[in-house]
Amino acid sequence: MKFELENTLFCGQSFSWRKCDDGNFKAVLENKIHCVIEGQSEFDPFMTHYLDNEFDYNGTLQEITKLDPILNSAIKECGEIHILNQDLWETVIGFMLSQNNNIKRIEGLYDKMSKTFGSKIEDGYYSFPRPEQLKNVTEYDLRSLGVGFRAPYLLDAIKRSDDILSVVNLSDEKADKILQDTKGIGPKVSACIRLFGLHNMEVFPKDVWIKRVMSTWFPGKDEDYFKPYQGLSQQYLFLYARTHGFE
DNA sequence: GGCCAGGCCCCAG
DNA sequence: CTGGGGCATGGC
Repeated sequence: MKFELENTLFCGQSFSWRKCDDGNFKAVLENKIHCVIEGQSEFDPFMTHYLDNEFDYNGTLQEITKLDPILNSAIKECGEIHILNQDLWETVIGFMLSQNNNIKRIEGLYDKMSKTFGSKIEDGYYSFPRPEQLKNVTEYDLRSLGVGFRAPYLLDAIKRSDDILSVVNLSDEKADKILQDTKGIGPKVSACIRLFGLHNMEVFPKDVWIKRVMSTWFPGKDEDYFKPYQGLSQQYLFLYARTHGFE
């Protein structure tokens, strides 16, 4: 199966990437501009790990294909997509911004936060701000960017950033609790952070799309049906439902 | 121009 | 513990 770079970067797990007019995909990660393009097969060490290219997706997807016919269709249509190894802090804030929001606007807010509080790499490219860079930010500053009712949530996350970043060393259950102790992080946002920021591949985030997917395509079933491939299954169903629609 | 968006908080029962 | 209103903002 062929790796689908664009589907991987734009399937809703990351808010860092932009498609440029020349067809390249660009993002600022680790204070560096990264540029990749569809069809590319060689990546530098950072991107190789970021794209999770060391994992055997081919074998895993063959297993999932056998699990269920709808997943089989989703995998056929979407191709080989990977779960990224993203920075935890960027994932935390990204998915806090995501609640009751749409992806276009999440990306816009993500860019505004980078431009306003991050470090300039070169013209038009800014790193996403680290917790230290957000230390003195006020609720007014955040509301001015357009984050709306999420402003106090972000402030709480900034205040608790040390605890939040410490969850990399904790068990899944403890990580989930500490994340949800933050204002504005509930079950779904925590699940997204754990899947996309901690690479907990057995988490199954349930947003409005996945709830629709479950009630229409998998009535009576729950996430255990997809064991032990909950994370990947969820991402295929999310992308498939959004692009293909419900029939 | 109203509906909706990768939900969560808060408060009633 | 479960259900539903309210929430800022702007894309469509």
